[in-house]
Amino acid sequence: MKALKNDPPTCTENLLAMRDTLDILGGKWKLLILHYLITREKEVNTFKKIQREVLGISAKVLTKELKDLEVNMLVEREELNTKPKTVEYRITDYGRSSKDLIKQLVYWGKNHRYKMLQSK
Amino acid sequence: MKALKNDPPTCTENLLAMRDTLDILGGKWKLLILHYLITREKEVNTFKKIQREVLGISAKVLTKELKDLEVNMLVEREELNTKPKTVEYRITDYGRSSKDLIKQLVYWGKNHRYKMLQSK
DNA sequence: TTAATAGGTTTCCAAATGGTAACTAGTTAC
DNA sequence: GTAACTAGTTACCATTTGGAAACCTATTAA
Repeated sequence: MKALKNDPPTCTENLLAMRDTLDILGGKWKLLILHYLITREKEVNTFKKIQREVLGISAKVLTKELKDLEVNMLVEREELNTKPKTVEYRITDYGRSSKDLIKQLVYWGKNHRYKMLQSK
Repeated sequence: MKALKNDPPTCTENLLAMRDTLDILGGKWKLLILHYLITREKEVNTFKKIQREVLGISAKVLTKELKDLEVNMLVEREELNTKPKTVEYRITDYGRSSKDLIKQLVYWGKNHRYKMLQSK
């Protein structure tokens, strides 16, 4: 018996992979934060700066999201020797691997808006 | 004053586009259902069939997700003339536009698993 | 001494999400 | 008549998620 192109095992494997991605990058904020850190790579992005510029995020949620991203090696945290103490968050090489995904999300969203305008 | 490549307005626009995408396709089930309907395009996918094969989804949640997908024109619903009545759900042309996004999600998830195995 | 800034933590609360199980309605097979 | 199948709906409940506001520690400036 030869496996078909999209037989159940492959399909399940794909579904599990998608679930992994959604678990790690899903939710309201993570991809927005990654997008922010990627586009502002050349700046020093401190906790307060991120909180000010990723509109609407609270300190509590930002703390949690950054910790999650750090655990998954998508973001690096460094305490700087400043007074008052500041902490810099940087995208990692690995974090940059989400670029294509983010590009697709942005593209799809813009296209969807366009599509919805047309279909009225 | 010339705009930079990733100036704040563009950045916000991208963020909003991403939010739109996540609103429509985000959550635990929608992309899994779309993936299922895309890979099984040549079969007749009824409510019960989908419920059996998208593992773990309940009738209540499946009903809601399919309705949402229908409203956004990603899925088509058709009541067939069978006894007992069956209902077929099909991916639309527009629904197929999520293919690249899904591909990225699958790819990223598989890559992530590989990466995590390596870094131990 | 008081206020302000940075980077959080903690508490309390509300809404969204999702799950189980029971139930409905129409139809058919036994 | 009774059970089974399809396609849901409904009620109830638990978990997750996220938000607001107060609080904490350290440091500096007025």
